[in-house]
Amino acid sequence: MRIIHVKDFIGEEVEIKGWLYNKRSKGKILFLIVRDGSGYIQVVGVKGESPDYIFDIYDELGLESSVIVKGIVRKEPRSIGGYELSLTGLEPVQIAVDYPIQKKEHGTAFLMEHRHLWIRSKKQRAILRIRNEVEKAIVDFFYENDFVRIDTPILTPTAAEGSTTLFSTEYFDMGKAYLAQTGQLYLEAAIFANGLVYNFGPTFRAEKSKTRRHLTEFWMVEAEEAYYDNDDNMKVQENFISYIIERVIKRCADELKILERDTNILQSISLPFPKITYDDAVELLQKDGFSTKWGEDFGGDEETAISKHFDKPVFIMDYPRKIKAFYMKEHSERPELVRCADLIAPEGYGEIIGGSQREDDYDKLLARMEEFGLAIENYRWYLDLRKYGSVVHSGFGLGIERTVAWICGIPHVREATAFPRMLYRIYP
RNA sequence: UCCGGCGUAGCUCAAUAGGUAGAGCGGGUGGCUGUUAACCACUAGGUUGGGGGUUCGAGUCCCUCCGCCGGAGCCA
Repeated sequence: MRIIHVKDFIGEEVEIKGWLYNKRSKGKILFLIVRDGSGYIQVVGVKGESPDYIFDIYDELGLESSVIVKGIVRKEPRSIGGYELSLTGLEPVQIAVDYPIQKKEHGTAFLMEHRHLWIRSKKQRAILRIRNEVEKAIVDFFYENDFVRIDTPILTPTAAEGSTTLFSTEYFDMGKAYLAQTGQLYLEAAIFANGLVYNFGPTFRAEKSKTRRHLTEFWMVEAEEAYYDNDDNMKVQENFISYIIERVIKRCADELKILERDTNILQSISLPFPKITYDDAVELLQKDGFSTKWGEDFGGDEETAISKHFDKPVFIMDYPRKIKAFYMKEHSERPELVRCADLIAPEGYGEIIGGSQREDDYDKLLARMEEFGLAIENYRWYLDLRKYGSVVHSGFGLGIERTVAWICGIPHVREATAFPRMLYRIYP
């Protein structure tokens, strides 16, 4: 019997297999809060009514001991969850002694050091369940919209985007291999077979970033669409985000409540999302008192400032080509720009999607790669795609942890994954 | 890598101006028939992150190393 189903068995004796979440005793009456992953239930023992041996082992039962309890189900408004068990039997499976995480506040350093235990807590469990729902929604959205999932490689021979620092490893006697920072280039190959494709998996950045928005290992979902220009691409993105949000609101109401998330903000997210150009964004920032100059990329503070002008995610389109990746499509009217869009989440959560139309012209792409100083011989296969049936195409990548952090309303991406990998932290 | 902050009991924190290191929680002991991070009483618990220096005297001031936190750059 799982706790979530107890409400259907009022008056009957049930058996719960779980862990001791909390306990209190008041002389001749004792309260055990037991959790089993599906919920929490209070179990009450009364001297004279419950077996005596339970009162003998009560003191031994440390928090988080694994226990199998039996009791009669009662409706009880005073109890957590509204139902309660009158204790008839208790079998300790393994007695936990001195569980490190107490029913009080702890610092993040201590909690991260005990992350393997911390994930048992209510809030952490709620976050990870929302992540589970987000991941399911992602897969469903693409399946329903005829995208084919292509699992792109994690070991790659070269840096895809050139600029960022990558983790490397020895690859037999073939020199170094790198942990993928994106599967995009491989997805571009796959659209010529399937039209619409996506991937979903871990990506790695060896950047020494130390902020609330960065992990060294994070999950990303990337989509790539043949015959879609950047406007078509943005439509997919807003439908995608909206689909995820709706799903979480519908299926994770309890979890959002545990996190004390203000769901009004999430609920008000409707289509279409506002779209501004990079030019507009610079102007907006200058009006806000930033010293941002045209041609510079935006920092975290600037993204936050822009997002505060809107109550929905906002697209910033058409950045200067100099601050964007080599594969982005040159703007047809203004060659100093590229056809791209970043999606900035509301409430200061920063960029959650980076997307663009890709350069589909062989000569322009080659010139761009040379300009970026890329080793062309590593990209022969990628250039081939512009020789054999090249088409207009676009794609985007969404960071899972940032999205989950935003939906949950938590301040740091490290809590949006079970075992975060960060600069200076790889334990546990 | 750079800038800033922090490091005191198992945990969260306090210690006026440089002058005998404390509290709450947790642990232990006892009490309590409806608790909600239960409560009450008693109790144990410390090389103040490491090293060096200034001083009659350093948790407090200085130097250095280590660890952690936040931010920048870069990005999702």
